[in-house]
Amino acid sequence: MATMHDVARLARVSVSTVSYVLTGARPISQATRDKVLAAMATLDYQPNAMARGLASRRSRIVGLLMPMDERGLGATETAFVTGAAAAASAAGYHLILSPVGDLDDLRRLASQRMLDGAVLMEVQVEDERVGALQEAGVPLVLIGRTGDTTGLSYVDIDFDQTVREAVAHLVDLGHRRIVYVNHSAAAITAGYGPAVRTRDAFVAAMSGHGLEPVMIPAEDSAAGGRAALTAALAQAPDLTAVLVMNENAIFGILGGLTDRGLAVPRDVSVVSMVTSTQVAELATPALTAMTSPGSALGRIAVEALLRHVTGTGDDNHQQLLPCALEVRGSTGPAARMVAVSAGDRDDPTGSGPPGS
Amino acid sequence: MATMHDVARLARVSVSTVSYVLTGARPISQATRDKVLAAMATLDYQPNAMARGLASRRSRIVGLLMPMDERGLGATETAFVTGAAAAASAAGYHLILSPVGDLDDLRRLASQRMLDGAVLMEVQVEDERVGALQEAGVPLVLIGRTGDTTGLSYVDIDFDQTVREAVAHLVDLGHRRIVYVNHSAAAITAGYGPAVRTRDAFVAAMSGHGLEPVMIPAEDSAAGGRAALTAALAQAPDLTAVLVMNENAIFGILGGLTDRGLAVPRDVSVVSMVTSTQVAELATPALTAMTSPGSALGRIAVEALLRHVTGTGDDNHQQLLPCALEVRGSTGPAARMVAVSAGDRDDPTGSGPPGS
DNA sequence: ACGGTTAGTCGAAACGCTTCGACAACCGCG
DNA sequence: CGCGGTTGTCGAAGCGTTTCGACTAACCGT
Repeated sequence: MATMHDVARLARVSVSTVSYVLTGARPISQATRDKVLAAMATLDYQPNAMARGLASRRSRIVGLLMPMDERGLGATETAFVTGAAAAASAAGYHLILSPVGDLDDLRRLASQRMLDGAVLMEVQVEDERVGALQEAGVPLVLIGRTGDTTGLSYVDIDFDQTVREAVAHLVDLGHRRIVYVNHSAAAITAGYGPAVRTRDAFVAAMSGHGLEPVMIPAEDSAAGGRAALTAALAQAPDLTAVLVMNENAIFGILGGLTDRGLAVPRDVSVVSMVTSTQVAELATPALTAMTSPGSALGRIAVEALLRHVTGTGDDNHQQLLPCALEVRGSTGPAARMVAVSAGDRDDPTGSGPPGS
Repeated sequence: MATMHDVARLARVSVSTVSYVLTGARPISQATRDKVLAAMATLDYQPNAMARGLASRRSRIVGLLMPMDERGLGATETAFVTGAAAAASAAGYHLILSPVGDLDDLRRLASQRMLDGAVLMEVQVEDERVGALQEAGVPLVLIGRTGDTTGLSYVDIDFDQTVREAVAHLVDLGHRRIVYVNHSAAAITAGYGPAVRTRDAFVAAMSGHGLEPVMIPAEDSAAGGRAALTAALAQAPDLTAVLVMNENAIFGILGGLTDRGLAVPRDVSVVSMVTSTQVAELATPALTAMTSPGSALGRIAVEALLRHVTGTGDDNHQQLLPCALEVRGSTGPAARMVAVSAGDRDDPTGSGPPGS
């Protein structure tokens, strides 16, 4: 546990000089710098994070605030985390993942000056955490968006573009009767961003193709997926494709299809939205999916945050990233419908290649 | 940003008195305490974590070191985390989840005195992180076990007990030909604890019932599961039950069974080991599973760690927790075999209730 | 040769807390 | 009544950095 003092003595310079070598806050001659670095090396010196934090009023810690419910982190969320961690580490910052459920806990973290800034995951449309942190004067970047984003920095998935691509993929395959299985009705009325935005995007995309948009909400569980499938078949018996925005429900949907003797993708094509490769390949057949740019999202969020913190650059970073279409085994040409609406392949457009 | 000084002045006491009120390190009269608390309240005082850490040489931060691979955190691992976070928060500590992949990064965290202690997840049999942290003098508790656990504190799943219960459940249902699908061969030869321990436990449990243990390794993917099923059927065509220790492979196995026209649980029963409720219910039918005591594991680990850190109590906490059997739809009486070995139900024992 | 920069270094004062030694006031006990 | 022992409080000395002002020595253009 060598201190700066020890280094200074060994290098025969003053403590402040050692500090300047470390921080680069003032110019230091090459000769001195070398002496100091050598001393550090021989003493195996590591700066004390607490002392540094106290003196500089900067903890060099940024928090990634994730509500951890019992459901666990999907591979998607994990990708946020790894991306964020890599970006922080590269900048010499520590990333602490705080599973704050408790708002007070969060407030404590913030006002104890332990966090230089924070990235918020799973942002709700009305998110009290945003206010709490702003009040505490903690720089903030969101992954996701609140309802009113004025003055806020965020990175989010470009749901509009993503849904458009997914629909285009199905339409290209000849599907006309496409059902969208969303999150729960409760989530939608609560204004949960991804649910609302994809709904709107779906309606827009389908309308753009001259098709009728059918949306079914589903609870986040296999059972919810089964129920949704039943509802979907009731509402659109002639459906040939399902677009699913619900990683849990999708397994129920697949199970339900099998039970009904409907094969994927022969009878029904399935596309999963905002899904990780890992999950997509769990299913049989592997799911055609829109893969979320998870780690990029995390990285970009932290980079933007650090720019806030250090005062470098824009205080207002707002960016959307699309998911990439990855075609696997769960989508194929529309078949069931051929008998019903043979010869109506009249829309060969709309299959723009994935942006980036 | 009121400081202790401000509080002291407002309460007309000395700074040290305020500190004692906060830490309880020395007795303070009720009258004084009240004055101080009142002052804190009116000033909305929050102690500065850095200053406190510097002066006391204790950061009040413990790390939960989790290797975050691209696979993401299962619900099981997430339960560790939430359990640990709750325990830490209850003790007034912060839990920082560090996705350290990098050993150097870990070493840095440790020697910068930023961590009072650490809980290691996903411990390998030979885990260099253990040595690195011990060297840095950071108190340590493992979730999982290294090969040599002398002098180490750990909490782990009681694989022996868990496998015994799972096997007993199947045997009770009349199954005689049970195949165990483990992690990959590579994981086993690498000595990955859960893989090795469950293998041994399985052999012991089957032998105890006078049955032949058949084990098949499987890659951690749906495809790996399919391959394993093929191998299993080749090696034991008359199998009536599969015990699976591989959350990813199990979906492949289920798919493979369906493809072969084998129904679960009519033809083949399936038990998933060390699985979370969430995942178990994703499958159709929902999986009978040994549910891991995830959040308890996390909680106990942190509690033990904090005892190390504060010097209270045993420096050497070693504890095993069993998984609980949760019967769902994927297991049923042995049927296929009835024709082959009718009337050999000779072992009605071994179905002890979960030890909890 | 001269004031004015600038590069390089130092000493000392923070930063906001904990903790130690000291001390006064009070306790019960012989 | 005097004694050791608590109890409650205070002041001051750190904890290991950063950062500011000051100082020296070289360097600039003139």
